[in-house]
Amino acid sequence: MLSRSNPRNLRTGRPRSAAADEAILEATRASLVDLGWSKLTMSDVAARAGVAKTTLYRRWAGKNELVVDAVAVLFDELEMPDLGSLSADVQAMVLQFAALLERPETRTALMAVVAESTRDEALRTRIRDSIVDRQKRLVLQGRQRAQERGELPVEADEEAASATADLIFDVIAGAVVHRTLVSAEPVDADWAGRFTALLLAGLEAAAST
Amino acid sequence: MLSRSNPRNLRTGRPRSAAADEAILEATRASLVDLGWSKLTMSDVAARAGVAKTTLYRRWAGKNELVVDAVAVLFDELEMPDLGSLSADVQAMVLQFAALLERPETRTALMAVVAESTRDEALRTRIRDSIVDRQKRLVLQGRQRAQERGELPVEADEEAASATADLIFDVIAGAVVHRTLVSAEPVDADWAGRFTALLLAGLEAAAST
DNA sequence: TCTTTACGCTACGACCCGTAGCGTAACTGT
DNA sequence: ACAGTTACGCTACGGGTCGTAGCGTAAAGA
Repeated sequence: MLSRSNPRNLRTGRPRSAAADEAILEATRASLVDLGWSKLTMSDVAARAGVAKTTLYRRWAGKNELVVDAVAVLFDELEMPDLGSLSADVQAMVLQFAALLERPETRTALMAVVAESTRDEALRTRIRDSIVDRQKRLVLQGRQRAQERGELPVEADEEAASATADLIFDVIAGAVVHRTLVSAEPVDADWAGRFTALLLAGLEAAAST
Repeated sequence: MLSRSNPRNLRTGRPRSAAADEAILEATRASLVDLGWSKLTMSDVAARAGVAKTTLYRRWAGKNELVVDAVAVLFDELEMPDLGSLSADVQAMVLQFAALLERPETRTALMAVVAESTRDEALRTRIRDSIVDRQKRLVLQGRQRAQERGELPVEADEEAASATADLIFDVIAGAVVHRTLVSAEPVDADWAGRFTALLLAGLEAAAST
């Protein structure tokens, strides 16, 4: 990290191949699609990426970390739309997030790494930094826009505002994930609309009290 | 199934040991606590239960099915309380469900089997039958009580009512699971109260339109 | 050129998987 | 009592993955 930010890289010796990095992550996603989480092996990924198995272990501690990194970049595609109203923004965000969860790579990987993280503190922070926080930022962004539009009040209590944002985040992300992966039913425009209506009605009512 | 419901069991030969069944499921839960999902092996469960490994495979197709059955019984403990108001009922339900998710067996197993189910149709229906539907029934029960109290209107459209129930279910279960396992923060009385307030405000607003 | 690090390749012990085969145990109908 | 049927425990096995060690080679900087 430090060496990369320096104008001249202080590290000596042969540098790691950036192309191999991308090839490995790409191969990991392909393997997730073809084999799914449980049947994905390090040997298979190495073979697909055209690198030696030892190279994988030099960069990632194991399957968990590798898959988190491979899937994390997909969450960069998520962007908060600006459609003029909070309702439209939330609904679009829900559909966007659902579309990401429909992809076979994320479907099979997301729940699996979360399950692993329940017994691995380091993995949990890795997921938080590279996946969860990126989603949470969208909630904060959406709230700010709504406040600028006057759709939501600016909360005075900093702590309460943060707690509310966390609550909203868990409700939105949790509902979409549960609908998609547990109930295994599609998040279409109709569902997104009804969910958004429910959520915003609750927010308005809570704000008025 | 049929043979068991008959007054005289038509099956001949040595019957399966019911004690072994319970010992195996108990051993599975113990192994989940000690080792977690990923390090749990069939050999370990067999050793803990005091049975041969082959006996496990005679009754369950593999690790996935075994763990689902072992965890499913824990969801029988969930019961819809009757505290006099919808708000109190929902809040108690949320805390009850969260307490179940705090247990190490369910923490590590639930997300894992859901992840597996994304690529296994049979496993998905097994989870639905033995876990998900048991939770969903509580939502229907809670709604009925609220309607009897006059807290919620009786919806005329059968189909819309069912869709609403599904929505509520995904919101409640999803939010609690996400808060507990992804955000990895506790579901205490405070959070349950704020969540319930948000949900019920949304429901009332939706009902009045 | 010399040093340092990354890479590919091979080989390895350890472990788990899921099954086959066999002798024994438990229960049923005659 | 006996034969028929199914469950069980045990052993053994081929096949696969894991994660690491060791070695020679490749690619960079001093």
